Amino acid sequence: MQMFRNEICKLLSVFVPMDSQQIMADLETPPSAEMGDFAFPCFKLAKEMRNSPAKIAAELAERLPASELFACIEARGPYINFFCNRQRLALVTVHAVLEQKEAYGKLEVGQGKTIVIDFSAPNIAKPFGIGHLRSTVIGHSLYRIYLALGYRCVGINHLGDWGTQFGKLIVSYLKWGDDARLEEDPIAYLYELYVRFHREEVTEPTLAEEARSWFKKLEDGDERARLLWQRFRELSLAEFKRIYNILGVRFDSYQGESFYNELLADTISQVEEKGLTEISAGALIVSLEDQDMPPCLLRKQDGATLYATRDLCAAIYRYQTYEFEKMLYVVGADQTLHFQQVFSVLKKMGYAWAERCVHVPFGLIGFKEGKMSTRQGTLVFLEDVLDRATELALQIIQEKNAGLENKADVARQVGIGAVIFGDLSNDRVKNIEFDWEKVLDFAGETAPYVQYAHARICSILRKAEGWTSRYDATLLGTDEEQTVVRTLARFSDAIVRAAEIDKPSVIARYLVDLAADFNKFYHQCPVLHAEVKLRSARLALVDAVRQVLLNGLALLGIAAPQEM
RNA sequence: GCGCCCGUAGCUCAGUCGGAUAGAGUAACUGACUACGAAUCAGGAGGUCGGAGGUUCGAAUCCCCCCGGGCGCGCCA
Repeated sequence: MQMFRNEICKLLSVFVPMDSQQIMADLETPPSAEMGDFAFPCFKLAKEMRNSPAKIAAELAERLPASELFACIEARGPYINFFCNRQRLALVTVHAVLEQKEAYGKLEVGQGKTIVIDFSAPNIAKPFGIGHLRSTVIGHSLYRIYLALGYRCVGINHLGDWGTQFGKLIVSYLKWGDDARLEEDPIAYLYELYVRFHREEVTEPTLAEEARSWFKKLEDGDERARLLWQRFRELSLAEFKRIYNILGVRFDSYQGESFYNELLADTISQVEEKGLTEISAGALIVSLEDQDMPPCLLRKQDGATLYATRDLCAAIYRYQTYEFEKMLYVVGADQTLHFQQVFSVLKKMGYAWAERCVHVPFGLIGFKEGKMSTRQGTLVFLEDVLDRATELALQIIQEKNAGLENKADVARQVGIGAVIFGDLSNDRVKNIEFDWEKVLDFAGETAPYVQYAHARICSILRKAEGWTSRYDATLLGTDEEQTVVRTLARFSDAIVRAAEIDKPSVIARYLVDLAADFNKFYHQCPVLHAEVKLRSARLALVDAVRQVLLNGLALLGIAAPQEM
């Protein structure tokens, strides 16, 4: 595709008072295929060339020399429309996919640069709820997307393994704890204790005070507190890793909040030395009044640190360690202000790289029946969602493909794929209402739709052995074939765009488009029963689609079963 | 009260740093399996882009105001 764009720039730059970068930027994709593959709008030229855009377009189209890459260059209203030479486009694209295989679509724009991605970050002692899925799945996908662009990626799971909640947990455990139950199902049990704490806190206000003091003890290194904390942490982490395994998610670092304990004092004194702090009502704060923001709290009255302190410290540590080009925080939109504050303090401290820290927010998950609350115990467990989706997938396989061998594995891939895709396919900034029916709907714009297209292709390829030897992609001339080719050629564009705006949904949309294009082709054009030469060409096209669906799903962290 | 985000077809959502006739899915209806997998495809129907101004050759997109919803606003994370 880039090859065609470059050619347009070369052609136009001779006649147009713009440099090739500007031309490239203005170049757009027309709304429909009848208007060609690229369009160059002439509005901006109108003033300078003292003529109407339509006339300029007409004149330019007339004067542009013929190019073998384009079958036709013509003016339509204020646009110059470029129609790619179909044979060339098919040839170049199909070849590139089949040649590069899993590397197709990848670029090297990020060579030598590092992206740090902070995502998932569940709280120890709280179950992995459906709410954590968003951060996990978006972060993981961005990781794969940046990797595909050649960046070095560092995925950090900033575990919520420190903070006042541990005071609460310790109090609960000392009062009501049962060792056997803790071993048996640590997360569920810790969660139960956590919920109970908040229930009893209402009638027993001293509990909150006790919890605060236990957290303070923990920070001061009290051995008993320390041991309990460590146990809670280990048990929880093992459970999280089990779930990450199911989701296919990995991290390069599990350095959570507690990791920064020893560094906090140094961070605070750094901020103090720069004269940014003041004492307000007994707490140590950085005023952000000049930015019209509430102050950033670094230390409470009782001397204990806060979330912001640890985030500040972590950012500094990470820059020293990784010298990132960019650091992404994949955290809910409800924490927007928090990150603005942290970034502002970093800036005030004189760290220029604060500009490279980006909060990647996402909307919250709501429920029809009121709100979900960890404290009240009305959480939807991620694992229940995954299990039910898998179950439904298995049921459908039972109906449609009873002879399938590894049903259980495929059902997992399809069910979990559906859940992940459901979360990634829409713009992340929007709130979503959790709805079992939607989660378990496998028709239309879903992962199973994309996976199904992939499985179908695999089925065709299984039935056609030995075709790879020779094919002539220039035979792919029908509209259906061309549409598929065009979409294949656009894959890199989708990856670049997804990274530009940090939205995996771009890839998800692209995959639905590609699968839809393939399905139309599939219903319109016979592959195996086509005339020999055409058959080879179509098999090559279909194999290219298979490859790109596979590559694209991988960017989302979704499996592509060969049968389903 | 102040700040941030969202508002597009009955429902769920796309809409490429302002561009050509605003597109999908879903639900309902009609049609296609003795053609490579019907988790699919084809078809019609469905819209004052929340409302009113403004900038521009041109606005769903940018600016201002209003309405509706979500979130946040010093010792939670």
